[in-house]
Amino acid sequence: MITTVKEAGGAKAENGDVALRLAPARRRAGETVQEFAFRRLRHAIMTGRFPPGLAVTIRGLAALLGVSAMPVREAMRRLVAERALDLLDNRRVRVPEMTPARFEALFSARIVLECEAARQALPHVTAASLAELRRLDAAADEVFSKGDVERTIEANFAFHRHLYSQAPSDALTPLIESIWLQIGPFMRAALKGATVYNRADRHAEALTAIAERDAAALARAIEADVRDGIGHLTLAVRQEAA
Amino acid sequence: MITTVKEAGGAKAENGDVALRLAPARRRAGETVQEFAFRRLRHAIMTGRFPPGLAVTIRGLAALLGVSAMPVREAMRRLVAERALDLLDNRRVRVPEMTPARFEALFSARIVLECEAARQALPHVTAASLAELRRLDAAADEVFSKGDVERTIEANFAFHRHLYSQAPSDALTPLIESIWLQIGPFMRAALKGATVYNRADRHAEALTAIAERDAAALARAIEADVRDGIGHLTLAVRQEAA
DNA sequence: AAGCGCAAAATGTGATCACAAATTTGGGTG
DNA sequence: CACCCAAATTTGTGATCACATTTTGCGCTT
Repeated sequence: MITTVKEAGGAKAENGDVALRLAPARRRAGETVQEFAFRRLRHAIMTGRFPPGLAVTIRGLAALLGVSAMPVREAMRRLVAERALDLLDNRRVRVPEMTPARFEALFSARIVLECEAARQALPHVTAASLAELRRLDAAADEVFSKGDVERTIEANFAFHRHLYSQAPSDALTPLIESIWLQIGPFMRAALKGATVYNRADRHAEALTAIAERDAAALARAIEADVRDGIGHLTLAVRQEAA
Repeated sequence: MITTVKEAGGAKAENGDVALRLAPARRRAGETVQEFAFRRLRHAIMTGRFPPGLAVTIRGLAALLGVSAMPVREAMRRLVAERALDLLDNRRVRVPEMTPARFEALFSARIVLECEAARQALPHVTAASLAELRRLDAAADEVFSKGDVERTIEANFAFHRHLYSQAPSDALTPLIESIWLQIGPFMRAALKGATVYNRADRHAEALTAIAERDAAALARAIEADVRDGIGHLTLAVRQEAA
C-alpha cells in the first residue's frame, strides 16, 4: 500500500503507520492562509520531512495543517510549479523520487547557478551586507554547535540567499531556491547521517574572498561549500539505498 | 488611469481603449480548464502580448478567456510562481515592468543557464535527436521567411528546449523556461522592431558543433544566438523608452 | 480649480458543494 | 490461493457564494 498523508496525519495515526506530523505554527500577521500553508509545506519539504515518493492529497494536507482545502490547493499548485512536488499523469501529486541521475543534475545546477550568482553579487556587497553575512555565518555556527541540523540547513541557505540577493534585479536566486526545494527530499537522508557531519568552514573562506573582492576565490569557496554537502548526502543516500 | 485587462477585453472594448484580444483557441483533449488557461496566458506573456505593467485580475482574465474564475485563479498562481507575473504587496497581480537592470539580469542568466544546459546535453545527443534538431531549425527558418515573428520566437524556443532536454534528469530546462517567460514582455518591443531582424544563422553553427561533438563551439554558438536576441531587443527597448 | 471625503464598485480570499474519474475495497470465482 | 470484477470510497476539478479590503468614482467644500 502506498502511504498517503491522510493515513499518516489523520485519525488513523495510532494504527502503527508512519506518524507524519508537523510542528504547530501560527499564522504571521497579514499572512493569508494560502501563504501559511505554502510556507509550512515548503519548509517541510526543504528540510526533508516528507519521504520521497509520498503521495500527497489536498484533503490530506489540509487536515494535517488544520486548514480548509482551498488554501492547500493553491499552495500545492505553487509547489508543483516550483518543482518541489511532482504532478503525475493521473493528476495526483507526490514528493519526487530521488535517483542518482536526478541527484547529480540538481547539484550540478546548484554549482553553476550559485557560483554565477556569487560572482554577480560580489561587486554590490557593501560593508553593511558583509556585516550581515558575518552575522548569518555566526548564527549558522551557533545552531550547528547545538546539533540542530534542521536549523543549520536553514541558516546555511539564509547565508547563501543574502549573498546572492545583493545583485540588482537578481534573477538567479529564485531559480536557486527552486533547486534547494528539489534537493529537500534528499535532506532526510542527510539528517540521518548528520552525526558524522564535520564541515570545513567554507563560509569563512567565502567571507575572506568577499572582503578581498576576489571573485575567483569566492566562486571556489561556494563550489566547495556545495560539494561538501554532496559528500555527506551521497554517503547518506547510499546508506538509505542499502 | 491604469489599464486593466477587464477594460481592455470586456464590454468597454469599443470605447477607444487598448483592445486586448487573444486568438480563439480550443481545449486540447484531456486538458483541464486550468491547464488551458495557463497555456494561453503563458503563450500570451511569452510572445509579449501583454504590455509591461498591465494590471491583470482574476475576473478580467476569466472573461477574456471565456472561462470561469477558478481555473484562471490557479493559472495565475502558477504564473506568479514562475515569475511570469508579479504579485504586488496589495495582493494584486500585474505584468512585470521592464527595466534595464532586470533586462540585463535576465539575459545574463539565459547565457549562463543555456550554455551549461547545452554542454550537459551534448554527450547525450543521438542521431535521432540531432535529426529532430535539424527539423526544428528548418521549421524555424520556414516561419521566419514567412515573416511570422511570433511563431519564429516559438520555433526558436522549441529548438533550444529540445537540445537541452537531451540531458538525463535535466534540471536546467525548467529554470530556462522561467527566464524565457520573464523575458516575454520585452518581446513586444522586439516584435515592433522585427522588420530589421536579420539574424546570422547561429543554429547552423550549433548543429555543426553538435555533429562534431565540440562543447566549446556549441556553447559559443548558443551564447551568440542569445546575444543576437539581445541586440535587437536593446535597440527596440530604447525605441520604446524614447 | 484643486483637495478631500464618502459611497459604490471591484477584487482577492476562503468556504462549500456537485460531479466525474480514479482508486481502493470486498467478494466471489477459477 | 491468486485473480478479477463490481460496489464504495476517495480525489481532483470546477462553480458559486460570502465577506473583508482595496480601489475607484463622484460630489462637495474651500
